[in-house]
Amino acid sequence: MIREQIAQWVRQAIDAAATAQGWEISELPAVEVEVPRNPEFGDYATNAAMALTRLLRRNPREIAALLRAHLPPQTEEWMERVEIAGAGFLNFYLRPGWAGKVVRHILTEDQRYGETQVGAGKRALIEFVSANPTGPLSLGHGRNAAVGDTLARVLEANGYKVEREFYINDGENSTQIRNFALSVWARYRQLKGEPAEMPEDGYFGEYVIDIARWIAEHHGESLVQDDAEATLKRFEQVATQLMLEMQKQDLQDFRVVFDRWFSEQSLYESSAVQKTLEQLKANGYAYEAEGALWLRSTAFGDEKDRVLVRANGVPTYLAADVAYHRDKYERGYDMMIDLWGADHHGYVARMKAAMAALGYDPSKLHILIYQLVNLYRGDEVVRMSKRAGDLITLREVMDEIGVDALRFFYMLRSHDSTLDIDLELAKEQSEKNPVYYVQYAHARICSIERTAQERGVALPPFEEVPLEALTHPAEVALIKQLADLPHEVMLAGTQFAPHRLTAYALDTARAFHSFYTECRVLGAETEALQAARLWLVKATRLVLAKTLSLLGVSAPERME
RNA sequence: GCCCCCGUAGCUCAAUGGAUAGAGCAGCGGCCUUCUAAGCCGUUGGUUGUGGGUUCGAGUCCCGCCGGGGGCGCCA
Repeated sequence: MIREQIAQWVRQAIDAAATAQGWEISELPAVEVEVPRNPEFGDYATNAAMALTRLLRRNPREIAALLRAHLPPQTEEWMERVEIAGAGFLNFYLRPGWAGKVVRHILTEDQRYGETQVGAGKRALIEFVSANPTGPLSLGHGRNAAVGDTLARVLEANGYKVEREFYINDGENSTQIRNFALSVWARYRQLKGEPAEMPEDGYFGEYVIDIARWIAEHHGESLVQDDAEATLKRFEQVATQLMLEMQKQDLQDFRVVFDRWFSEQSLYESSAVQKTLEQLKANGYAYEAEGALWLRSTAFGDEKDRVLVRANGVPTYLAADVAYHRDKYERGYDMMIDLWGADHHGYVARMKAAMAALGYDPSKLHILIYQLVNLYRGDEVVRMSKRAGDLITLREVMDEIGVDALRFFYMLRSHDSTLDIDLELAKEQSEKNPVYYVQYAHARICSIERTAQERGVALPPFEEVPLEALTHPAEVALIKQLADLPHEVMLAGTQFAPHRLTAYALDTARAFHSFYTECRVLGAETEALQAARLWLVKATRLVLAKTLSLLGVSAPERME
């Protein structure tokens, strides 16, 4: 919050100085306020003067001096002094007592503390997971779910109205769905002792046999028709429905709830696919060649043109997906996000090209690519089963290490880095395990508050408590950390970097543990200090609980 | 061959183009009569893969190499 305040003052100073000096600033440079590595350089610093050098062609230190002279008067309420240093930094030195103001602000905001307004009044759509209904969700889908849901929560905290959507790949002419249905049917017949061959590109996972068995138990022979195609259709419907229900359950248990389940098949039934293809033709970006219908995606930078309708007349996945995204654009969101696995990255250019071909602004569509997840047990890689197709499922890992640990581990790295998860570490109850480290800080706070209550410690309202008494270095360091939450939430949202929150949570927990060791809360030197620290502890709890809730991780009141 | 991600301490990773590149783990040495030791404090550890370039300033941006991973279908 202080950061944003300073940034605002600096922007005002730039305006004021520009008016006084007759500067013409076409585009205001982004004002960056940072905490200098070296405390000698103040509590906060900005490079605004340096950023203006290129524009104004003047010595940055001169600019810095002018900016300092034009800082609004309120600055003095917070700042002891503002210095010009180095190449043209403005260094801000806070007045003693600022820390108390921060704590008071947090307590006033209460559970809303950390939220921002950067997305206020805007609607965002995030489409994620969108797995094929041909099997259980994998460990990779779990990463998608964790990143997508956390990003959704973060965007909500930034004021966006967010909708979470799952695109069901249930197109009935999908090759993969057909192979899946053929596989289930083959397994079913094998269970009956009939000779049946699995298809070449079939699904050989163990779970397919489970599905066949389930069908035998629940439907008996009732799905088998005289006509083979009709039988296949019945198996397809039952099996994909079963997988979809399983995926929904897994996601729900993983604390991911979607607002909408969008069916690919519905795009055919509403003739949205047809209309989309016609519009592409009308716009001159779809043409026939070699018996197929092609998207002229090269017109928008793609490497080659892409097939929309195969020579056999069946539309490709792309055709439906373009129709789907057209539907999204027509719904009028301010921002749309897709979260795709690394194996789909080649698809980005053609989707953006398709949107441009339809006349939409491709920059509203943000396609995030996440990288692979490797699973370890200690030093050993957990391999997939020898039987092709048996992936490690989200369910298995979630059941083994728990939702809290798994969600936290998923968010430990940027989505565009490959991620290693060590099951042993995730289950370990020690300082090595980052989840427990953070949760323990929260539990410790709750323990202090419980003890205070048991002992009947009187705690006046925070308005009446001298929070300015919080001046111990450990207290100040903690408060500075707490002050950063809104900034972190903003960055996590605007940079699509929700993993920043785990780092922030760890830093906050560290600052608290350090404070805990150095400063006694109950039984502090004076009653006033004890009260101030109790309020600081509460502010810390609010911040940790908020951060964890954005991550979808629980904040336990005790860990014993 | 083309595209994407990655390359920073022994290991796993941070660092919106800013000041002396930081954490955790591992290693070493300390701290529990007290509100939870699932904690804290100290300490060792670096030619940011490599060669150029851009500029007041590059781990960060651009180009070329090297290495690791992934992807390049009228599959999804």
